Amino acid sequence: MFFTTKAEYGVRLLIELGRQPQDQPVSLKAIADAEGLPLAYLERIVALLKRADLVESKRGAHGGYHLARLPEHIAMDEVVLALEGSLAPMECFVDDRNDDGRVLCSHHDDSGRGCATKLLWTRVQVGVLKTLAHTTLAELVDFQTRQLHPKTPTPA
Amino acid sequence: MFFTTKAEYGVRLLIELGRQPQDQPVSLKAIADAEGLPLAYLERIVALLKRADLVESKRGAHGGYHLARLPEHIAMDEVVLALEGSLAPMECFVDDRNDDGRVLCSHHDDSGRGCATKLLWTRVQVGVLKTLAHTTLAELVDFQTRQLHPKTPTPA
DNA sequence: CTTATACCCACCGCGCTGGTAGGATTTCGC
DNA sequence: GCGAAATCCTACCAGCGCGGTGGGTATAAG
Repeated sequence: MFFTTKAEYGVRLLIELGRQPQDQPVSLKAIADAEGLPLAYLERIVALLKRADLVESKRGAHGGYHLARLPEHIAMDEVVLALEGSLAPMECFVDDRNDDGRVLCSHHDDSGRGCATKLLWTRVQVGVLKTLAHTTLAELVDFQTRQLHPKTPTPA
Repeated sequence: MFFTTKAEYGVRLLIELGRQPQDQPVSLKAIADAEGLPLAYLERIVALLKRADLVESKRGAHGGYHLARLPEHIAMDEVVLALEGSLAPMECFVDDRNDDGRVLCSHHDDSGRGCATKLLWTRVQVGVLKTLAHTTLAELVDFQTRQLHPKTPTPA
């Protein structure tokens, strides 16, 4: 299994926020009900998103969460990275994180012995990060909206 | 973590086989010693590779394993699939395997609710499979050989 | 002051991963 | 034929991370 439910639930949470008007906050309870997810667990997940400056919160009654930016400017690499902690394809890839979320193999002084697989895992990791980076939240919101109301056929 | 050590050890095992002359079998003991891996665990891993027709075995004294094909004709998608069982990015992707190793989301009748993430995970999965399919064992063997003997600089 | 919410932390069962143990079976060299 | 070297098979086990729960505090609206 690639990703845990943290990523799944977190992305669904963001989609839910993206479908709402941005001016007033949405409570976690509302999201949990709408998506059928456990509220207490969502709390911990949304905390990750907040720490990564992807959502903002308003406390107290009638409080809740809203996106920190427009859905068009939220790319999935940032989201998944925030939720999963890192995207290391293998144990030996230690969290020596670069600017683009890439993570490196710690066996660099092994003279290659024992880590010739490095080439393979690195290729996979970079591929995944690219795929994620090219998918925005706006796209996913749009995708779901079209699935629920299939009136307007996909415009290319 | 993307992949488990099964994939790591399995690929290293195949690389080790690819570095040897193909005419006589190599014992697991030799591979375990060369790579510093637990022999008993390797046994279970090589069984997966054999079941997938990636290696062939010869029993008895002076027996061992050898590749079932040339390294150029062993692509990593087949290898990782054999070792990890499947490449589902998320729980809901059930093992309804296609010819190309793709796996589908089981939430197809959810009217989209709860699985708008399907688009995202499918993109990632297809990307990973493509990356793996485009990497052959021969490439990895070559990579390791060049790391150990950096005389011949990379041609191109 | 009450209520609705965000926020925080400690706990817990389960399954899977990585690894071990022991034995059965096949084949080569002598 | 005997023993050694190897594949093969099955059961077992500890540790850990995931998914989930509970309880409690702080904050803001009415």
